[in-house]
Amino acid sequence: MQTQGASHGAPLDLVFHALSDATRRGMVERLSRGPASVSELAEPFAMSLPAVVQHLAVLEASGLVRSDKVGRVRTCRMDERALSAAEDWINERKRLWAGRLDRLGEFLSKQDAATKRGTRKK
Amino acid sequence: MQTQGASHGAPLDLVFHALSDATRRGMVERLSRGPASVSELAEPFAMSLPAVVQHLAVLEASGLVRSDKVGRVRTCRMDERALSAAEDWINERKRLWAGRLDRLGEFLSKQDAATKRGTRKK
DNA sequence: TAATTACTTAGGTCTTCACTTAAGTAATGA
DNA sequence: TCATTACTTAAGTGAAGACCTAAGTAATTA
Repeated sequence: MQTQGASHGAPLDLVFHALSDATRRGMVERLSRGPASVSELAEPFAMSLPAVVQHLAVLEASGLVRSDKVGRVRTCRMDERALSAAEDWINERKRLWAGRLDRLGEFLSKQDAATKRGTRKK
Repeated sequence: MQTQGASHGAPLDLVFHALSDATRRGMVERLSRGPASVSELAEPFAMSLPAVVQHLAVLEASGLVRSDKVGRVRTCRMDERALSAAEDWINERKRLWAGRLDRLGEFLSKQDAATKRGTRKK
């Protein structure tokens, strides 16, 4: 239906959805300072461990975070590529928006004409 | 609890949530090329008009889009500031992630020690 | 003035989300 | 070996999302 253009697997839907929750953004903030275990990640939040692990699953599904387990400890780290994919999409929109001025004059004359018809009835 | 830092009212939750849906991103793509009416915005999607208007409401709540009505036509336009707020947050995480190397050596020695204990039992 | 157009409003449904508690299980430490 | 620690799994709940149809309303056009 629509072009997706995800750079390497994780669609933008998942990345933006992952970032739409403050808890998950908090986790990304923490991980952007360096890797952490699940318990370390959970510590700042007043929430059950399973809840934190569910957030983590969302982050992993989006590609923002990866993790592996050594012994009984799962260590999580950020993968900045998913973040870049989101940023790239945003930048492309801003770039097009910056070029929109080409069409602004055209739009304004339409608006003006419409307004005139609306207020003065020709 | 967490610092929000939204530039002018719309929290990042709303911006990222708005961008997490392909239909809404499609609308933003369209609007980044210039303003459009509700019907113009709805045209590419196989969806009822009310559904489109609900997506629009989400976009407006996030600050990504503004609209005003002249006569019976509502014209929508993008507000790039909300997009910049999202981009800023992403950039800050990437910046910190880039600086994380300071802590990498430290982390690796911990990992190494843990692995040794795990596989060889001291 | 009557039809058409461009939305709006008001329900309703089915799914996904963000949690919870209660049990697990598998590694470690004493 | 036995308790602890560090998660995991399972099941459930209440709220939010993403649609829909049907029925307005207000502005234009014929």
